[in-house]
Amino acid sequence: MIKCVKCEQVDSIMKAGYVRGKQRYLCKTCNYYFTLSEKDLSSPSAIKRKRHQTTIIDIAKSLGVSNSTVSRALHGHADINPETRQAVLDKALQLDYQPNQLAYNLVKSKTNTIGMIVPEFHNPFFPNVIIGAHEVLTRAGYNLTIMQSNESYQVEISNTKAMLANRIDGLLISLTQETNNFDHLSVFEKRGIPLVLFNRVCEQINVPKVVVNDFEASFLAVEHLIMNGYERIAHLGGPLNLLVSQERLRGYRAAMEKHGKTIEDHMIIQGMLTQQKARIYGQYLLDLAHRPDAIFAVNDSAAIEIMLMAKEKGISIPDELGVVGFSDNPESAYIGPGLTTVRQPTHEIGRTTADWILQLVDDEDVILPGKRVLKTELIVRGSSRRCGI
Amino acid sequence: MIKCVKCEQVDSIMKAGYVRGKQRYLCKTCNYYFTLSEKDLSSPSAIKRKRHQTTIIDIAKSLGVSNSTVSRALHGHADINPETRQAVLDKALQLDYQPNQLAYNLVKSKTNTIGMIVPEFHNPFFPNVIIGAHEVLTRAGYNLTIMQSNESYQVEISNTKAMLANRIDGLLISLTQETNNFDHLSVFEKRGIPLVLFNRVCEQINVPKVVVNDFEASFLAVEHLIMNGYERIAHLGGPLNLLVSQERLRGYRAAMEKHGKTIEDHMIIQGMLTQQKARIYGQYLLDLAHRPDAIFAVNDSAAIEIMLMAKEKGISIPDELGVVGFSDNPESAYIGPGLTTVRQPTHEIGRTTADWILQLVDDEDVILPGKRVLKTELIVRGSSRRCGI
DNA sequence: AAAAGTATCGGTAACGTTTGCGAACACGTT
DNA sequence: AACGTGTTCGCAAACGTTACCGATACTTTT
Repeated sequence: MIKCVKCEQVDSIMKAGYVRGKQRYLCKTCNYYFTLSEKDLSSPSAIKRKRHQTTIIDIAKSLGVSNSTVSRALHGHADINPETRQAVLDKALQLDYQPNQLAYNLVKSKTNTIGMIVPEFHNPFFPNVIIGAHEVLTRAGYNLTIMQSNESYQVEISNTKAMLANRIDGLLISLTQETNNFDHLSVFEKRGIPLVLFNRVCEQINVPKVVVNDFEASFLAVEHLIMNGYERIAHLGGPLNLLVSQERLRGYRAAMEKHGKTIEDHMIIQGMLTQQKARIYGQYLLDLAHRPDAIFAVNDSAAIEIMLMAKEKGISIPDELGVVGFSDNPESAYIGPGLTTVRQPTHEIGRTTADWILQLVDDEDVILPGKRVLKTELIVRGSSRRCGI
Repeated sequence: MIKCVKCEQVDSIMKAGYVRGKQRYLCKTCNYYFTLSEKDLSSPSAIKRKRHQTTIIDIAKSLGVSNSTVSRALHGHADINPETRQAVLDKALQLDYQPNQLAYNLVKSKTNTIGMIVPEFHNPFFPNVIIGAHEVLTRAGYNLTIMQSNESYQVEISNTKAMLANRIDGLLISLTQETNNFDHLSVFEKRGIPLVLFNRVCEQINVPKVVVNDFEASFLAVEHLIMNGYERIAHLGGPLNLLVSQERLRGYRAAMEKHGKTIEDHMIIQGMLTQQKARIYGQYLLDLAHRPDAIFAVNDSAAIEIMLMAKEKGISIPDELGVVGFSDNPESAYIGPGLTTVRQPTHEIGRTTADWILQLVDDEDVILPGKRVLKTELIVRGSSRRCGI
């Protein structure tokens, strides 16, 4: 390689034109221009041999036809003599031709790729949604590129930028809990790139959305607790800027009000339910002078955390404390007693979302945005079934 | 009527056959054949308006500089007047310029994307590996494209083809249980595209591999059972064409032999452990005339299935039956009694694999292939701890 | 005064495909 | 012959970027 004559650096050297017929270099680190004398060069061995991929042009040349003919033959277009087509196909096989999707993408302005941005990977929820979406997209011949925003608005923005730069054909996105501004999504509208929101949706932007019946699910869950004789039901909810959290809170309130239960504000806690937070909130609730006799948590990990704490404190479940979670994580079925929870149709969410984006991508006609509401299912287990009632 | 596109004559036009279903005309004066394009006929209104994305050229034009200058300015290259650079940056913002990664990819033959192919999504294992890999790759400025082979050799092949066509910079892959031929992987070597195998690796191909100490883990797991007084230990293993399965079987055998336990062949079952299969095998084992007093299963789902069946049959765990699983799924901690299992460092597997591919991608120098063996941890819970011993 | 260095910019060939339009024939029919 | 019709193929222009190879006009050093 070429070393800077001053700082001996190798990496930061760039060519900087010619001066009187001699190559001139610039070292970016010490900002020094220099040219090399004859003796400095002259090491012809270490030329980086770039691997050549066989292209359409190679096939064309070796067959003595034009590359347009090759292209059409490979794609089964009309206007090609069957013999020629066969010859091209044979030669392609022989030369181990692999089409360059990049060039294709560039000329067609299409990538056959759908992007997906999810806020986190720790709960099984999003991986399961991915399974469903992946299934549909793969069957339709689309690739799926997944990015993770890590619950950060900034990361979400940079993710959407990357998706845009990569010219994905459509985007599936579930927002972070921080996302309150939606300009980075409007860009997709402006560009005519289809967009489907799922799970973590918002009202401020007019695109297709796929959600579950959060309000109804919460309502039924809380009503179920009430039917089992619980009176003082606490709610451990998600961040209130998420629509899902609002809906679930609404459901909680509605059920409580319908059955004439008093809602005590200090028994409603909203926030990001990390494991640590769940423990803190649980501690608070269970140590309350007049503690709740049931807790409706907005995800299963939090609910399970509560159950574990209750056990530590010697509070019996479900007799002294009823617990209901949300999502039906695998562990919820196996903990003792089993955790009553709201099962979400994760695979179906993925499939529905993917189906929708495919319609938008394929059809040029604008399909009216709307909202698909999928049904959840209340899975009743031991944690909320009072034997004495 | 119809004008010749060359000489603008009207009278001397005559029809001259059809080309691809379109009327062909001949101008007799200038002896020129031509057809009419869509835009010549038909109203100019109904033209499908293709959205124009602002490009580097737009910026260059509106600033009166060359596009190479714009390119350099945008990339913070040297050799640009600060004022010019600022002007370019401003204009880019004003015109809402978004770089076209596709064109970049084409000219650089690089996509800044790492591909990952996993056999399944149903166990939390691979999603967790993805989390780790995703973290490392994102930090390094790479995208991650995920495909799923669905345990099918054919799908795996088509996946690798798609990855190749999309010119990913590197591939992370965990093989399907069907994969016995590795030609589709050799292609990557030939192309000089880095490849790292993880978890489901093979010996037939000489590339970096990331695995866990399967042999040792199995050995310790079985030894743990023996130490707890179990004598007749059955093994529920994976498909034997997977190296992991072989290794785990080896570990099982070694531990049994070391402690002088007789290995009964009919107590070793190898195969794909779907839930259904696990039930069938479990049924068989538990109904055996002289049934095993412990079972070492190669994944947690199967182990848990066994535990459930034992409960149904009234076989007490761990007194009458010890159970050990593999992977430490979330539910394993919560089932009663807790399932003793081998925890795999899933995130670390992902991180290690990603780190390795990044090295291979960035450095031109060939790094010798090798094998990284990560440590597992035996998590002892109630399912294998005999109180009476 | 010649030579060398500095600072900024432009022209243009790639990268590998697709595709619209027309050329070049080869027929059959008046 | 002249004309109508069909078949098969080639040319060349995109697609948007990058980077090599310069040019030009100063300033500084030898």
